[in-house]
Amino acid sequence: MGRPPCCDKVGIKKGPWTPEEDLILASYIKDHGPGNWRSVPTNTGLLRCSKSCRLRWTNYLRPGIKRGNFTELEEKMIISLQSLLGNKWAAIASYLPQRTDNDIKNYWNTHLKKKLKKFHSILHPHHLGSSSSSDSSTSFQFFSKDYSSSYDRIRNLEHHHLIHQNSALNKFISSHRSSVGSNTSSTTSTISYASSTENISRLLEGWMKSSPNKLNSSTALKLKATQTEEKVLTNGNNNSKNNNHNTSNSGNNNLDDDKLLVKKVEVQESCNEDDDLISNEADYFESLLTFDNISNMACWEQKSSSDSTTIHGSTTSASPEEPQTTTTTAATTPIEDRVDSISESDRQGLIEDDQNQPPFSLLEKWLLDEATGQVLEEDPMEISPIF
DNA sequence: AACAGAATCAACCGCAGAGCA
DNA sequence: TTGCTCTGCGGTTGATTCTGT
Repeated sequence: MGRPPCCDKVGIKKGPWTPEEDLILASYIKDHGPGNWRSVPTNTGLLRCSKSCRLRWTNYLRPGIKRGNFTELEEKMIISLQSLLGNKWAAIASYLPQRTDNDIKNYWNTHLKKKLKKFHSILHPHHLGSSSSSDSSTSFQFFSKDYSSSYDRIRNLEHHHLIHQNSALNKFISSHRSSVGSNTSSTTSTISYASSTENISRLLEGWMKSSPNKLNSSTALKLKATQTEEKVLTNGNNNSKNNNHNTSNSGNNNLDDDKLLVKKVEVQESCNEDDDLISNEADYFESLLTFDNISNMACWEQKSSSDSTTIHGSTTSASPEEPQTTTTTAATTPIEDRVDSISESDRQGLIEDDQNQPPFSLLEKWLLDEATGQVLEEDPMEISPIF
């Protein structure tokens, strides 16, 4: 026998929510705040289970939710964060405050996986036969494989990379959460009821603005799930404070980054001939995403495969779980140990070694771009006043 | 216009973990 | 320490909408 359903009451309604139900739920939460979902159906008279109420609030009625029309920046973020965190949709959603985990998950499954898969098929046409037998995770495996390959490199160079990432990401988060005043009236492609839920959501925004505590309890639940990831980032920042030689060498790090970027351009140029075959198709994707670095990876992959060399002696699995595993490994290792374990000479060696590595991954590039303010300037996200 | 297949996305299900007595 | 309750998360489903023929 299986586990009894959470909503074993007779008469529990399922299926789409009606505007009336939304109003009841929204007005109740307006008065009582989100939480204590178990009591919501009882107190409201809604013939819905507590989970359904919570889901409806979290994904649709909660003020500040932006629906549809994912921007290029958001796509980049989702792809990058998915590579870094795996299918931790709640964690990913915490970096996109206007998006729900469900929305991101759906967007990934319906759009981004296909895009990556198509892009993979363009970059690796010889893999089409083998990939045909695999499932929809192929695209991710391709991406995660490349990412995992570069991840060891990131770990070894994180005394300047991770710190850079942390500061950039934290800056991004803080800048967006402190953003005030932008209207969240996003244009929704979905008419009919979607717009009515948006209206309900907007109705609640005024209340939410005047009830920061209630809002915080709502968002805190969301952010709580990502404390682990953020702690990793925070540790990196703390580490940068605790290791003066790292932060004080920021100039050197910049030089290192410059070297790497120069190398990246060199590799890219060296691959231009090979890129000709795919450039037209790649242009299409570049209109959606900045995939030049992935293309570079492909070039590097060809290059490295001919050399039959292994990155830092590491072989990485292409399983979807792998990025999480490697991430966890890096995250659970005390960052002091990791940084201190890199001597100055080793670091120089790593930097030299890095010049034989593939160029920056998408995430690295994004973070570097963001660090220079390019991303925010080119596509500032609309953030609800509540954040 | 009608149909079929594909795409989308809201909602459900079941598991895991936190919190509490 | 244990067992229970509640909440959150991620995978999946299925109804609806879209697109091509």
